[in-house]
Amino acid sequence: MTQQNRSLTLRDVSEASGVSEMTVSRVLRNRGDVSPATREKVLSAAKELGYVPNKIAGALASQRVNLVAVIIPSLSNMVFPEVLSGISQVLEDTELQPVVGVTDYLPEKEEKVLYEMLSWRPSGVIIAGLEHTEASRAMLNASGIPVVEIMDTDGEPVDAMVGISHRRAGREMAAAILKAGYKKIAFLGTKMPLDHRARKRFEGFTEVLAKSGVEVVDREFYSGGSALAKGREMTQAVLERSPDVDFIYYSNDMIGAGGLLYLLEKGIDVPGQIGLAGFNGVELLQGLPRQLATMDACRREIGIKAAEIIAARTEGKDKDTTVTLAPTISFGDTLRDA
Amino acid sequence: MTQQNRSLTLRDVSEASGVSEMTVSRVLRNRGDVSPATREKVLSAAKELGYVPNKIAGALASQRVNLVAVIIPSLSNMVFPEVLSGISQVLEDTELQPVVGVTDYLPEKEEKVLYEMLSWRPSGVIIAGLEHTEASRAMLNASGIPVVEIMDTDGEPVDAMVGISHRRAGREMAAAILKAGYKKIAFLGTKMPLDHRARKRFEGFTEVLAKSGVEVVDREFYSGGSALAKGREMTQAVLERSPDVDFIYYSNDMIGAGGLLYLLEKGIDVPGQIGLAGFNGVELLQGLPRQLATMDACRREIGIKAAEIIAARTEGKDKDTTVTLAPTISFGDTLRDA
DNA sequence: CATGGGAATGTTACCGCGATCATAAGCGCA
DNA sequence: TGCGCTTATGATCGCGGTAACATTCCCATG
Repeated sequence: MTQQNRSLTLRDVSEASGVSEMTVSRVLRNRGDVSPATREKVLSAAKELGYVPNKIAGALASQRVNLVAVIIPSLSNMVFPEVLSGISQVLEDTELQPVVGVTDYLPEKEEKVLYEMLSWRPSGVIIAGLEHTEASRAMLNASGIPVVEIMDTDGEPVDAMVGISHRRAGREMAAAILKAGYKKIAFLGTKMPLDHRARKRFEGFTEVLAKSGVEVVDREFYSGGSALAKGREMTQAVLERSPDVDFIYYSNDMIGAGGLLYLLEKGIDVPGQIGLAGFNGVELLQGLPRQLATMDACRREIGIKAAEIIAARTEGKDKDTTVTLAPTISFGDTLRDA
Repeated sequence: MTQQNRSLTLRDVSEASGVSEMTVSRVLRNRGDVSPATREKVLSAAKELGYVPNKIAGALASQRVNLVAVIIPSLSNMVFPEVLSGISQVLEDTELQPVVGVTDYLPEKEEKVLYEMLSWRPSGVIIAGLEHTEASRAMLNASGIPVVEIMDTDGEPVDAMVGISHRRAGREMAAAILKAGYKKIAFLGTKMPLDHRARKRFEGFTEVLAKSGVEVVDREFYSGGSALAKGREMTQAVLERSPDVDFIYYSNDMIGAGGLLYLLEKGIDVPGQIGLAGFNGVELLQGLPRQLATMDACRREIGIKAAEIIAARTEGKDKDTTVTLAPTISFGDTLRDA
């Protein structure tokens, strides 16, 4: 309770309760046989002193660290917090604890963050994406701990992977759009050469269009700023440049929502004159005047599966090494369901 | 590079480079005098092996942990990620590293998370809010490390605090609304008895209204679900129940945005017939058809100041112990600027 | 009544690193 | 040539715990 400089150790509790440090350690960890009487003594002494065990020392001695490194590009769009929430939910039933590192979509920063996290010798790593620097890959390999790469399954994992195929997501959306009869299709996205998943969606998208002899008639990319506002601006720009566009595919729901709001204001018939689709299935969409067509990225599910793999592996059990989730398209009100 | 079971130690690098462990340690930490030749040898050996230092051991030996515990209620609204980003920005120029724990607005979980984090013996704690369980307070006190309580300054901090006065924020908004001539005011918020900051804003708000003999004519609370959709629903409900309402104060921007969209759809004159205001100043607002009146909560700034205090204290310098930021009201298009 | 065996507790030896002090090597200068 | 001083490197110890083994004590059993 009182302010102390030298932080408390097992020895303090041991002295206060009249038993050996080892016994205190056993009580505090609920391990081994301790008589109820001693347990009681120790617990009350520990509480009295306000003792908080030192995990640093514990981890070093036991060679076990109950941490799981979670490395993601960003916290500021809704997608990763949701993945995190899935992870936390699963890990809460275990001894494990997630620790988050953010890379800002920069490979070098990812490398740095990974290095930093591995130096704490975590029990596992969950990391977004399949694209990493060579050094990062080497570290992951050398770490000797379970590694789950998440979000994306278009590529070769270091160890395990859980996600959806973004290429396929792009293809399916393209197919749905074509099937609905749209022909003049524009694409609006982020100016992020390093967002491999957005890139793969775009690739899958154009691939299917190409097969039908359709080409994206216009495209525009943004970076920074309010995604909602950017969606609005970019949509306006595209319409001015290419007035005959009849469909806009947005690389995420937020800019899609911006575009939708803009078109509705302009009194444009959606999805009659122009159809729209986004990507992610964010909750926010539910509050819009009209439901934006989108594709659920299974974010929570990905977090859950990834955490389950880590948890199982940590307990020695083997668990499937690749989980491919199937995103489902939701037509909403902005894409004619042919 | 190759998969190893026993993880590498200083000794491995020491053997590979033919110098003592101590010298390797010095090289890897850039500490003390080491000849360029040795340094080179050691670095290449370390790289070759793919050695990653063990911070657990390092921390134990040096009694220094470069971690700052950041304890926040939630990641899923835009407010805390923004605070985090301020913190990261500042800490990036130091040796310190933030580690985040999430409490879900539950005091017991906060206590658990705090205990867990303190057991890693971090160099400082940044924790949201001034309300904590007695045990949490005791732990913070006993920890002997700098503690900054953030977001709120209406109360007594354990150590330092950085934030805004939510009570005052509520008062100022009330004053602005009254000044603009609105009389029939409704309040829409979250059903969160544990969100003390929302509560304080509401208290300040009603306090000022009361002084002018005005009472909140209707109120409604939600929990869970899409905030945007809830704002929409609640607004509709209130209007049906109290058709003569001329102003709605929302406890956050997201539900405010939902309300705004709803009213615009209904063709209601905003801010003529009904005025609106939210709270937080989230970026999202910029993409709305009309600018919602709001109040900036200085989130990024709070993160920055808090991190600066921790950084200064860690270096032994003393830094101000209380920083009260002044939120500024932004009238937008939904509150007549009297 | 001696004995084996389990329950409760203690002792010892690290875990991997860094602080500290000791030592060795190089060098200028009288 | 030898002295003292700096620079480079090594040896030792301990951080605060835990694993593994050792010890004590007690009781049921033949």
